[in-house]
Amino acid sequence: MLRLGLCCKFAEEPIKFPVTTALYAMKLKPAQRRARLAGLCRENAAALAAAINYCAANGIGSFRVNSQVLPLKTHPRAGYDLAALPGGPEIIKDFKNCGALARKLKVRLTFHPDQFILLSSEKAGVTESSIKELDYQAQVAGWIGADVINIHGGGAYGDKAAALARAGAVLEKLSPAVRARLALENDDRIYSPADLLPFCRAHKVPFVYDVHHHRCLPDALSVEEVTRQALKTWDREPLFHLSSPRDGWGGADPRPHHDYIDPGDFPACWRRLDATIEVEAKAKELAIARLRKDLAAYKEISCSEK
DNA sequence: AGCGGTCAAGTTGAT
DNA sequence: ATCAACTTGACCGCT
Repeated sequence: MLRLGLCCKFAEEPIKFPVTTALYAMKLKPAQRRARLAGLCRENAAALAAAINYCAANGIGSFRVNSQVLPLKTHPRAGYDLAALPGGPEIIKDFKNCGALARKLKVRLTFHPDQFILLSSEKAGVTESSIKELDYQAQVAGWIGADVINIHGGGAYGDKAAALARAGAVLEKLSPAVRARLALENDDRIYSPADLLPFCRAHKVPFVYDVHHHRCLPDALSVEEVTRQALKTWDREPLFHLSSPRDGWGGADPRPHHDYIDPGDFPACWRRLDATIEVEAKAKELAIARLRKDLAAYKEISCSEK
């Protein structure tokens, strides 16, 4: 079965994951600040439960949890330990209940730490804060049962092989909670599937295939070939990404995402996969609903042709 | 309620 | 030098 996944937020459905800024948080007195952060965490747990319910009720098979689900969790100055915030243990229970709900409703949960999270950095400080962030996301992933934490290869720093070697060394030092969930995705500027697949095979890291990025940054491999190789890197349900270019393939820059998915961008060889396809489209749940309809129509066409 | 300025973090390539 | 792109514009303080 193909599973379509929603990323982080909703276009129309009134489910919000509130955050705050570090400057504002630091302006508050400590007690106020702790209360504020705890309130935000609690609201995020409630929003996550609502998101899981919405997905299950609307045929959406997975949901990507945003990196700020515990706002400012690893910020150098505003960061905190959730268990030590007022009502913290209760909030942790709320997240564990999200995990039970997701299991019951069979909604897969994933994480995608943002661009600052780098295993290949030349700077020890960047690596250190990246690991801190990964540890935090893995902790929440444990509570809610998320099985993937997906990141990019990072920069090239003038030498991709050396950069990947640094990433490989850092991999060895990651906590089991992070290591068991970590996956690597091809990006649209630096690391193509051909760059990452050998690394993923060598280090037993699942490869998240983003076909849009691959089309923006092609290599010698075809979509079919990368699909085949990517599937083999997974010991659980594979995870792929799909989007369409905002201004079309003839536009100045194919990288920005469209509101919706052009069904022509959906690889034919993905049709019958047992996999999760995260839909990176700005119209969010509306884009998934339309894509599901379009794919069903395509299927009818291909069946009637036979 | 609406609006403008602002917001933790890295790296790259286009302009 | 600045900016946009990257999974996501949202938040805060002022009017």
